[in-house]
Amino acid sequence: MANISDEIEQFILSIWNDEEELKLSRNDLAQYFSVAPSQINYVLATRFSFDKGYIIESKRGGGGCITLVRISDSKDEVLQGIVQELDNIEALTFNRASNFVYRLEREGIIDGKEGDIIKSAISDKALNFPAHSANVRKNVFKEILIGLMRR
Amino acid sequence: MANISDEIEQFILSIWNDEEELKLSRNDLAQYFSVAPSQINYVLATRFSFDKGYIIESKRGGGGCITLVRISDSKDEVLQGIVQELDNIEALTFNRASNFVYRLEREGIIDGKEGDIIKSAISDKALNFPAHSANVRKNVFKEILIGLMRR
DNA sequence: AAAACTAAGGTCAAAGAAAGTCAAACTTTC
DNA sequence: GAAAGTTTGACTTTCTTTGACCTTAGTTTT
Repeated sequence: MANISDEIEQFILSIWNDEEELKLSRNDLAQYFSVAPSQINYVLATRFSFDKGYIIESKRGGGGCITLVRISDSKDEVLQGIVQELDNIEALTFNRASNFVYRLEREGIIDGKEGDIIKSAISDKALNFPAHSANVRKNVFKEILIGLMRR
Repeated sequence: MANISDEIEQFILSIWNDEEELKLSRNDLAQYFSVAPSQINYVLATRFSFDKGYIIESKRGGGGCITLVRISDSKDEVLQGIVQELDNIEALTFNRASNFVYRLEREGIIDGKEGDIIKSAISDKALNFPAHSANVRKNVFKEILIGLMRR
């Protein structure tokens, strides 16, 4: 473990107890390890990526900070499965998306109202740029799923 | 919550019971938190905006004060009001959309999970076409609202 | 009654305090 | 020696805080 990125990763893991979330100060961390602040971004991007089971949120400005969230894999197998599916395609039709939504409802991950919100969000009408919409739809749907993992 | 603006916001909410209105003294508040009086304006402008469902009234001079009013419209009025607002603008920033979502939550039209779904749907990340995204965002959000009217 | 004084609140721009991006340089690994 | 991974720094964006100056409304003085 010669490189600092690994050390920072270990440090973060060591101070992170069982809580779902961990709040970090990018500047403090960088100073603590005497590295450029942007190195913290590198560590987060490579060690705490979504694929590795984390969600990264942040706020800028005075009092800003970075929040790391652990995705608990137990209840999120379905969500992860669909996200993976989305990663394997370039575009997503409304029809196929609706099937996913139906499945989420059946599995009890969302209720009818939530399903309706999602279907509105990715409807052809909402994404009224025919050219790109199937692509945008994929991203919108994926972000919704990722957001749902936080709950 | 390291920044004072958030603390002031929480303080205001904590002293504001079920009344429709709350009267504040800008100077007293500023002194209580040891900040510049204009910071109170900042807190009000960012945390108690019209988009979030508040009206700010004030009176200057001797005995002057600031009055905060919670707008309490019916569900349909709130939704239609926002839709109308959307029709009047070409683009919608994530920030402004979040304020609308905040209001929908406060009025009990949606709950926290539903709010999160909406915010995911219209996040910059979801709409990852910088060029058109603010426009698409408006449409996505509008469709969600229209969908909500059906319930 | 007009003028001067005092006591509010308003505006706006600059400074400060975070975090983000991206590409170049450096290091390791294969 | 090329590819992959790491480190650094310059520049950007977002949000907050401060302060100098402005406006308005009562109150007192002349």
